[in-house]
Amino acid sequence: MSVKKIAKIAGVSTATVSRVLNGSDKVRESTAKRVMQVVEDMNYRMDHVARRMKVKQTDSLVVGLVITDIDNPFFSSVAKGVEDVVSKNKLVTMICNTNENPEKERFFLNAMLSEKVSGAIIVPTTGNLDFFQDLVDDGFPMVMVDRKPKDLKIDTVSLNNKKGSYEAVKKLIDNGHRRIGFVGGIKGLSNTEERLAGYLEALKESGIQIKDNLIVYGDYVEEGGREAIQEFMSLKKPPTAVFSSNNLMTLGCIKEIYKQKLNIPKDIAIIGFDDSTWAEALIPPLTTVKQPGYELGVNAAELLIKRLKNGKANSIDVVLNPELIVRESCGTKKINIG
Amino acid sequence: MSVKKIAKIAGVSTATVSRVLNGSDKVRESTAKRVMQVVEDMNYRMDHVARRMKVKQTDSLVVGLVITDIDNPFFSSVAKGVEDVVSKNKLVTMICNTNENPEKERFFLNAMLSEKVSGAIIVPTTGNLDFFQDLVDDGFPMVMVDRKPKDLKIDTVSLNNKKGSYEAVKKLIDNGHRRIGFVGGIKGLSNTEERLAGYLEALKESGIQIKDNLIVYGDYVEEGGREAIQEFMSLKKPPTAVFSSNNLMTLGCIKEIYKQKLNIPKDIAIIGFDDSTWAEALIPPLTTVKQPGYELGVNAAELLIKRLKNGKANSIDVVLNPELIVRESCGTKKINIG
DNA sequence: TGACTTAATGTAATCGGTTACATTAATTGA
DNA sequence: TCAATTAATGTAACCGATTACATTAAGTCA
Repeated sequence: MSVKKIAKIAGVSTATVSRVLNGSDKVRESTAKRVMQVVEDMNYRMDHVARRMKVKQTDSLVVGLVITDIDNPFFSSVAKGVEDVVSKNKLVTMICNTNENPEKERFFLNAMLSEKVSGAIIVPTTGNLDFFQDLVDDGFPMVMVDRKPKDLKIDTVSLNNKKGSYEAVKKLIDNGHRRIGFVGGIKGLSNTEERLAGYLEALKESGIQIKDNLIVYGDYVEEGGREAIQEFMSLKKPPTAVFSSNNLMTLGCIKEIYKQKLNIPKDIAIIGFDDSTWAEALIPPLTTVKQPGYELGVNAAELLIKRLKNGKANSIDVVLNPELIVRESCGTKKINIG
Repeated sequence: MSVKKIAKIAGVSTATVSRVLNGSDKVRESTAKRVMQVVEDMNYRMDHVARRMKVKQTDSLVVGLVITDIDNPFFSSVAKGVEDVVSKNKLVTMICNTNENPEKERFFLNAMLSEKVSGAIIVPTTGNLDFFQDLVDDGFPMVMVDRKPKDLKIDTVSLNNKKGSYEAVKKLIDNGHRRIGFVGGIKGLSNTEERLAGYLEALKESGIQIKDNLIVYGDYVEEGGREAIQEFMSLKKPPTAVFSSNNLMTLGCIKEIYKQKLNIPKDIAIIGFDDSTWAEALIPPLTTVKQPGYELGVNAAELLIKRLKNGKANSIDVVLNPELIVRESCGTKKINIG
């Protein structure tokens, strides 16, 4: 069914049909009704794709969202936040999953551009930063979320990661720990660096010496957490507490700790990054730095939609604050451990 | 940048540019190189949207995925499965989230059709079944996943829910339980009904009388699980075991059980539906019916892609089998409880 | 070399809409 | 009632690609 056919059946011109469909121009009441009747009868559905060819100012209905791991609850809550805002604006979200692979990321972005999405929200890998900057400079609306690559003039929505990890580590120190292991994510990502920075600052502030063998990277995956604990426990002086910088690695840590028959928090205290719905169902309930994933998504989507409407302007950085949710896995205050 | 401009700059016709771009027809080596050079220099990116207007047999790069709760790990693993297969086929996935709202569902489907997605995978609500059938009859490729509405001639990929819940309940019975609470999902959905059926069959088979007050519906949300436990515990003869038919409700159950200072499995045994990455980190580790969410997604996507290539054929139902992952939350064999 | 075949390229219609401009119908006013 | 004005509708070009068909250039062979 096309406008042409509708026009023929209704006995009017394509222009009239188009006018009726868009409701803008003046059409006689009776004509409009007749056309609408045909539209209904024929079950006509407009081809937005064709429409957009002509109407350039009308953007596509689609907003892109590129994330790195849809299966990670943190990102799925980001996605939900984005989706809620986007659909509230009568748009739809096209989600792609990169698995931290820059090539997939680039492929997806190109596909989205080919498909003429109106803008994109992206959790960037480290691989395509120049490409992104070019796109934005070309006028493609884009917002980065969770990660904040340096030296880019692109809107970002991120968390104050340093503050989050600082507070977590501070808490452990306050509870008497002085050998604290740090399980980092993917090297080179802003959030990894920032979380490390918070850890270092907390230690430094308390005059605790930084030991390289207490700093381990687990690539943000569960297995990485397991390995980190194995590594820590094989030290002659293992840490008495661990700060793990994302939820999957934390889960890996906990499982490994159980496996080694160690007690939380007596043998080893733990604080994780990312609060999850199951964190309080663990025994002992897990102390976490709560990242407002949903809000990150909401903010990113709102920023993007603002950009879609207002076009260019200087780039903006939105920084949300984390919250330390204290539960029992980090132990309680005491003096002189280990 | 358009084909026209490229043609002008390269000093050839649009037809030649198109031929070079598509690599199909014969173009002189030297001409092709010259055109490609301009394409590179000008940073030209083809407008697939325009292309599709003409090339009808070439489907869009986009496959739609409509799920009901992107934030539920089960669905996000389904999404991941779909996404992996789709992107392996050099396509992209457009995900929409309905929150179980049929109106949003319909809106999204229409948007996808307008955007000319090549087909869709959907976790259907109960609200738009006729609409779906119409679409499929009109030749729109569609696969339903997780839920299997009756009387539709549409491909489905689902779980043998009845078997899953039968085995879980059977396990509880084998362990000596005779008062077993059932926490159901959303009434009217096929999976809810099937899970109930498995529960009923297991009881019947063991000659256990079915009690209506041990059957409660929690709408697949965490709060529903909490309320179910509250309701059960307020009975004069509370159940000694609970089977909860999805992960969120299970989490709610567990939290409420802890809150009431009850012991799992001594005071109350529990088996959940959906295995989650955190299930084995709970204490005691949670016995679950493992739904292969990822595989459901993979199968759905493969089925859809087959449809995209081969067109119409009789509809197919793929049924995957669940697996009971026995951990400690369901207790162990003993005789004559309660 | 020139007639004929084949390879390379160009021209213009087309997909399904929108819209500037042209045209026709209805309304107004004296 | 009829010219002038305005409202309603129609005609045709256009968006950015593809492609059937037409045309021109390059080979081939006697």
